[in-house]
Amino acid sequence: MREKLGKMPLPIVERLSVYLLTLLDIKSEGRVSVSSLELAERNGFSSAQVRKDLSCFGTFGKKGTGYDIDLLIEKIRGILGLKRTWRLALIGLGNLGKALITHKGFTTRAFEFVAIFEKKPSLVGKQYKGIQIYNIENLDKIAKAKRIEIVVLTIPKEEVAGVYEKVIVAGIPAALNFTPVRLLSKGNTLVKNVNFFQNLETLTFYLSNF
Amino acid sequence: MREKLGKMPLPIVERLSVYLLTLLDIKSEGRVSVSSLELAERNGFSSAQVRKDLSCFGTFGKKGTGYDIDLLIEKIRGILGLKRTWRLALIGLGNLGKALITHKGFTTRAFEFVAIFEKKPSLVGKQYKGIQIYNIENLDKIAKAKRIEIVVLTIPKEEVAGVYEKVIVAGIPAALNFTPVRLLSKGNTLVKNVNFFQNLETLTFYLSNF
DNA sequence: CTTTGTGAACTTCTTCACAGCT
DNA sequence: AGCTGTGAAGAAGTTCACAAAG
Repeated sequence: MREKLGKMPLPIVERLSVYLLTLLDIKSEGRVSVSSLELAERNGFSSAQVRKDLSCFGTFGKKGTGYDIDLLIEKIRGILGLKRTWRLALIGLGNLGKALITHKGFTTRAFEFVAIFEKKPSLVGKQYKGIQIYNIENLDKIAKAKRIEIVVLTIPKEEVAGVYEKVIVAGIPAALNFTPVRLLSKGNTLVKNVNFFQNLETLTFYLSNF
Repeated sequence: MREKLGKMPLPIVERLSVYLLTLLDIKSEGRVSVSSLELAERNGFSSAQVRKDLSCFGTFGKKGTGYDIDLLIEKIRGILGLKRTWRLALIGLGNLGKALITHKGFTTRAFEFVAIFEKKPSLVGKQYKGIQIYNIENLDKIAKAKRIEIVVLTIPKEEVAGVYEKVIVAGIPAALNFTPVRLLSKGNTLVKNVNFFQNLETLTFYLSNF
């Protein structure tokens, strides 16, 4: 069993998230155990990969039987830090921001929006879906008061640099970046970039070259 | 120089997309050439990586000077298949679907929505932002008539399996999947999964383990 | 002097294959 | 017999380091 969780390779962590989704799915079918082979085939991995990934965190399986679904769900939720609710703030209440705020997935999972930041003066001081809208200039103060852990960036290209600087100064632990500007982790802020166009372009690359 | 574009590793293709964005950015600053080192540092890669990636597709640089920005932009656009417009269809006109349809990035890039499919009978036959809304039952017929190349899936969990089956039967070349159900490429359809929660969960994993 | 392009070295990730438990 | 956990082997991806070119 591998140590040093903080240095765990990203591919393994990403697959853990996939396993969790699959386990919840299988559980909803009323099943109680599952083999590494099934977990693998449902997701296009190899069974050895599934076993090796899980073995990084402990020995959860039973030889001859496979993995107890409830147990494994709880273990993975623990590993991924999903046994508590995470406090998010949306920065940028455009169409995408609104879609994310109203997305059911956040609430049914372990994520809760506790604040919205928006530049447009007419929105500041109001609420959207019951969440208070603040001026981005107060990010530092509000982040501390509201104990914001992750900011979700859905602002236009032009505003990204300035806003990211404020996020770093505020010392917010993490950012999920939906803008088309790629950000690098800096200071104490861990960044994850989500780029639709990059995804589309990998598709057009492979479509073009077959 | 490496051959077999269709077998090019995904990480390289993804970085190409990043280089393109960076080049457009640098170009907008009025510059005409750039070194592999700068391209690397702006994105958190190594300069050797940049050079090796680009060398898979040809020799575009000038020793001592670096890369001509305009030339490299055109080369990468060519490699990624972005010299023409791609015909997209949205399946599922919920909040996320609407946000994507109105997202400026699609039109300013090489992507165009030519159809919308929606289950809700009250919407079928109408238009949204000038794009015709169709019944999903007609996917096969409309896909052919409209020459749809990529479908963007923004439907609820429950509908994914059924809709994906129709996409495969229609032989649509690619799907960008925003649903929480992971899909595997099948038939002639290439799938790219986009999962916000997976991204959030990688953040919570690292936040939890430091 | 600067910077590319690229084999060789290295590191990381994945699969193989099998001992060992149920 | 069925399936896990894992060391060893193999594949893939990254960096090193330097000859060659402007």
